Amino acid sequence: MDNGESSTNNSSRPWESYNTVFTNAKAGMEGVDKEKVQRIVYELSKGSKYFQNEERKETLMKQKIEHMHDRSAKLSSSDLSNYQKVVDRRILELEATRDLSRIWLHVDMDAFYAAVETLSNPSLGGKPMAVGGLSMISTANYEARKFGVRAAMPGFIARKLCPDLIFVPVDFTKYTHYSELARKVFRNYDPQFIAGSLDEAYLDITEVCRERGLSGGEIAEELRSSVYSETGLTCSAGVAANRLLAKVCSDINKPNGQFILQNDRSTVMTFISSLPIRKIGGIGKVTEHILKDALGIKTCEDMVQKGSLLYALFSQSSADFFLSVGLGLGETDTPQARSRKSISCERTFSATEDEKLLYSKLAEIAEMLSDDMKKEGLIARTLTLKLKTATFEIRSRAVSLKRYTCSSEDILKHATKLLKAELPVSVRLIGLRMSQFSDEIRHSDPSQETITKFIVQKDFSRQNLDDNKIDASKNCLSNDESMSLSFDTHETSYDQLKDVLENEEQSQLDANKVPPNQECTRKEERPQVLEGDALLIKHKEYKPDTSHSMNDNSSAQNSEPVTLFLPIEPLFWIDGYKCNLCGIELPPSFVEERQEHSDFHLAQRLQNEESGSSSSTTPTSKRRILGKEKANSKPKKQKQSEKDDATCHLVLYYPHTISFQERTPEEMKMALNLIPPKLNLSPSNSLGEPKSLPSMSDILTSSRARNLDLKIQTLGPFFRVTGKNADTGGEIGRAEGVVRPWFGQGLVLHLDTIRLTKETMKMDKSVLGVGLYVGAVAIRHGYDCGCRTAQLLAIYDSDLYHSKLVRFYRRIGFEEVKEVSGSLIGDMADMLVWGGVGTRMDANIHHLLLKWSKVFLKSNV
DNA sequence: ATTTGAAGGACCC
DNA sequence: CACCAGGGTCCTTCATCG
Repeated sequence: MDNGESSTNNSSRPWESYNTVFTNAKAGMEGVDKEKVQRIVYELSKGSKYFQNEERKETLMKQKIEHMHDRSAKLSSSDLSNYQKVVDRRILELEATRDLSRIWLHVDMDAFYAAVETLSNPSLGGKPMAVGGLSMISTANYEARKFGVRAAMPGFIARKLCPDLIFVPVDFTKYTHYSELARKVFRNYDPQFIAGSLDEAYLDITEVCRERGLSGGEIAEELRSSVYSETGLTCSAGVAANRLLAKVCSDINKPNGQFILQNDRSTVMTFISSLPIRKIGGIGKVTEHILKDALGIKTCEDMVQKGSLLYALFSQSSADFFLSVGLGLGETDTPQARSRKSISCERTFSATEDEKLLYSKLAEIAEMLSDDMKKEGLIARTLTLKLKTATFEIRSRAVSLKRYTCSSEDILKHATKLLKAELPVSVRLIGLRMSQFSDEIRHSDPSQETITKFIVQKDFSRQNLDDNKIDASKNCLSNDESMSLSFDTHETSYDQLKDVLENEEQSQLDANKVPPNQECTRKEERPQVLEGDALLIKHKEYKPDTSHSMNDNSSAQNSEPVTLFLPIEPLFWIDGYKCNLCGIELPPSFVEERQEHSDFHLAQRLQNEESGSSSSTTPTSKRRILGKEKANSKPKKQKQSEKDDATCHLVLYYPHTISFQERTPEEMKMALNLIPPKLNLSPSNSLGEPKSLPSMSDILTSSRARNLDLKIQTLGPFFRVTGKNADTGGEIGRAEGVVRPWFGQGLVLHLDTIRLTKETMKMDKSVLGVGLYVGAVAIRHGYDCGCRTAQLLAIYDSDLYHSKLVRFYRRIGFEEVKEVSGSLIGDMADMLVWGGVGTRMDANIHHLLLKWSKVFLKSNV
């Protein structure tokens, strides 16, 4: 709040309090009549919508500063001393990472765009000139800067400041060309240099310096003159131990100069001590003000002095950043080349409320964006609409699509929906952005057939496969193709099935949709689709789970499910009530108890089998160490649950129970033909492991060989798998569950019950055999629904039984996720859903199927 | 408890 | 006369749940 003198005479000289970016002294601004500039900028700005918005932002910032100030004032001295301990520890840790062995050079072309324009039109030389339009200037040459003209200044203001200013439109192809020339030079010094933008780069010149026995300064000189001779353009350079410092240094003797900061801790600290924080990349106007006005931090050195405040008031990562700045630390390694994360297109126009006009603008932008994506060969699944209202308020609205796309139709369709929801509104800018690119396309490795490519080729019968760039018009996945529901062709890909599903949904939407250029008459809102069927439709894009690729080897190796499920001495009840294995007596009416008992033997068997092989995966060891050091004292308590039938609760959530729809194995098979036969979803297909997963028909065929009659029924998201004795028709096992979205994981297969009836005992196959088949059908069903994960609850009944059960499921391929103990509030939901306490366990469906593939594929024979 | 998506901002050139 | 871009990245916060 120490605004000092300027705030006192606000009324007489109001422009002084109007802080624009142009006020900041940057290179080339020496000798500028700053007050005059500021006054002109103010005069031209005041009262405008833009200005009002700036004022609004200003007050917001003031509030933020005040809030921060208050918070800092409230800190007790014991708080501060605690945070000081954190700071001290952090300083030691950060200091330990200090690496003074590298020499980084930051090059920055001088007034790049302007310089290039002058190069291609020498008559511009010596005259004030700006690249950009009347609305916005990208770069001004140094002659123009003398007038106070600078980048990011609107053209009309610049013209006021410098009436003779020459405007040159931007021409990126030209700049790209010269940029490339300069980069060729950079490559000679560091083949892996990091391109910051067209006009700047970071070079690790450690090796060159060493090899040629030259200092950083000498290399910088040479590089700059080399750039000049290759391009005719001047540049400035900064040399320092890390990139952050190098960047600061390159600005010091701009233009056409350089500054070298010795790789020596005390030199660095001296340099940093007086450095205004604003010079640091990443600290902009807002942060500067907050730090300065609320905390009194002006120089980088202050960051260390007031470290405890920083850690008390900012997030860990921010505080870490600030502190490391204060210590003069920065990145010293060369990171992996980063690929772009989004692509966007936006246009400003005179604000309008005209919906028809807005829709047509939107269509243009969608088209442009689509074209750009096609040029780049990108497909993405998150679409963000950006609006700037007439009052300069920025809004963004995003949707994640079910499929990757780059087609303008898809983009426009969804963008229109987003825009429609905002109307009526007066808008001056519309932008569209696509993000969440498909990995398959992005790190496209021509030698590897990726799923996306597969689909792309399949859908549109491509010819030039070796073309790395995806040709737009044909290759892009479109949701709009009118697909018929023909299941007759084997060519139909799984994704096309989803197309069909989506189109069903889409056509519903379309019924509600009002064509952009028509009067909006139909106002009825789309009903929230929460019914089960919608859940099935709304599954995510289907792609290999790369995040688990690590597990693949292990799961492939220790997959001997065959032995696991081979019948060993089956359990049965002597005389109907006595266990043949241990002699315990349980009357036939004790169904549950008998079930548990047989499970017990099962688990025991497994334990014996397992005794040799140690389980290689310890789920908890994968935990990432997070900053939070909350001791999760989770009482692993029992508390017998009131064994509710979980299904009842679920029915409460989905009350539209009518009747189960029967799906015969034949129908299942038919659906399965939709899956491309060769499509291998395994992330590690390099290994010579089974190439295909057991299909539903594999499982069914295999089960029939075992005299098992399997059936799956579905009702919306619910499913029930029943296994019957093919001869007697008696039910011997069933699995029930639901396919539903789970937070952050798309759809999951929720396995509710797996129950084997006493009929099982009379079969000559082991309990496990039946259980496996019933389970496999359920898992496969989940797979077909697009689930990636299966979840179940290993019910807690008794210590012994529970641990065996957990071990059993783990052996199959499930991993413990959490304990549902009933002692935490959060467990209520789980208990309701699962109907008890126990251990929640998850499994990757793909891995399960992969693991089981041998069993079913073999027994097919 | 963990992860994700959405919205909004700050910042850079 | 009025007129303040467009392409990105990264961060934080919040919601959420059957």
